[in-house]
Amino acid sequence: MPHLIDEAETLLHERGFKVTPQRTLLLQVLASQTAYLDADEIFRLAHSQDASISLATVYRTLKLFAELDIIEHRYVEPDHRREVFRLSAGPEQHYLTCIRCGSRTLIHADLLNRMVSELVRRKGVSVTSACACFTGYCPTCTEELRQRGEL
Amino acid sequence: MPHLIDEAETLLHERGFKVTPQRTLLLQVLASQTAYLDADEIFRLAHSQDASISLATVYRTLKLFAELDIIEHRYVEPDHRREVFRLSAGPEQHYLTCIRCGSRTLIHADLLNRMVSELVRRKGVSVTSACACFTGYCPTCTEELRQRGEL
DNA sequence: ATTACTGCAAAGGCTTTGCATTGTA
DNA sequence: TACAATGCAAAGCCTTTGCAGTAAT
Repeated sequence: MPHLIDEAETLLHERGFKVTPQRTLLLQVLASQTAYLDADEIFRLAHSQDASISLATVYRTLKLFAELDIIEHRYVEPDHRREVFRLSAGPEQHYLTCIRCGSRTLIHADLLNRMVSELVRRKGVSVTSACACFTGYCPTCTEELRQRGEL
Repeated sequence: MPHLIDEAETLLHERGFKVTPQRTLLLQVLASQTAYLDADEIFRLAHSQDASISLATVYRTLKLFAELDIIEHRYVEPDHRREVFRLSAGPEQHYLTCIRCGSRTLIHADLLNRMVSELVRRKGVSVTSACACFTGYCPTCTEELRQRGEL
């Protein structure tokens, strides 16, 4: 999505930040993926294009992008070891991680959104971001375990 | 809840683990709180009772307790910096953390449970644990910001 | 010409681990 | 008496930061 890259660069410029080759590269890397990537994955993808980029720059740039709402940053793994990032485009994605096979099942946004709406209505709060990570068994493993009577 | 402590100690014994003074102390500390505590808070509470206990033991014991389902371990802070722990008793608690005043608003379990039920029904998955951390504004801050037209 | 940005390396914060010692069963 | 559990200190992992040099505007 070159469109998102342009928008982001314009935003950087407007806010007085410089549009450096590193920032452009990181935007390209982010735009090339739809999944959430962790800092190291982003670093490696960027590094394969420009071996001089440093991990520190990746972290600093991701932090800046997050502050400017250019990217979302969340935790999706059950152990929450590392943060993951994705260009802000479309609804946030939430997953159930299978503790048997490790697969991730995408949870449709409307389920969470409905919950958030009700939360807002009932409690009078406002929600700017939601991090929901579910752990359990994916459909396949659930089915298998059920047939074996282990669930 | 001395009852829970006894149960936990029996479980340790049954599974071939030793019931040490440190483990008993940590059970007491956990039983004395209803909120989620991080490892350091637990260490400090334990340390005030027995200055010889080490942080390493706290971490090792918490890990063991979690494996035995004696405690829940989750992340509740928006930055997910540290894990928090609580005796397994009653439904998991989820919070919205206010980015203005830092307060935590408890989210009733039924809201999340309903979402999980629908998730299970729609996707055919099974859910063993859910980590939901919401970030936004608490009821008070939401109200204030609304009156100022800033929301 | 400014002043922000970068790379490097070191440090920070939380958690885990190796090892010799202690103590439960 | 065995062998698990502990305390200590060091290491691990992810992330942040100080600093001197570099480059965008």
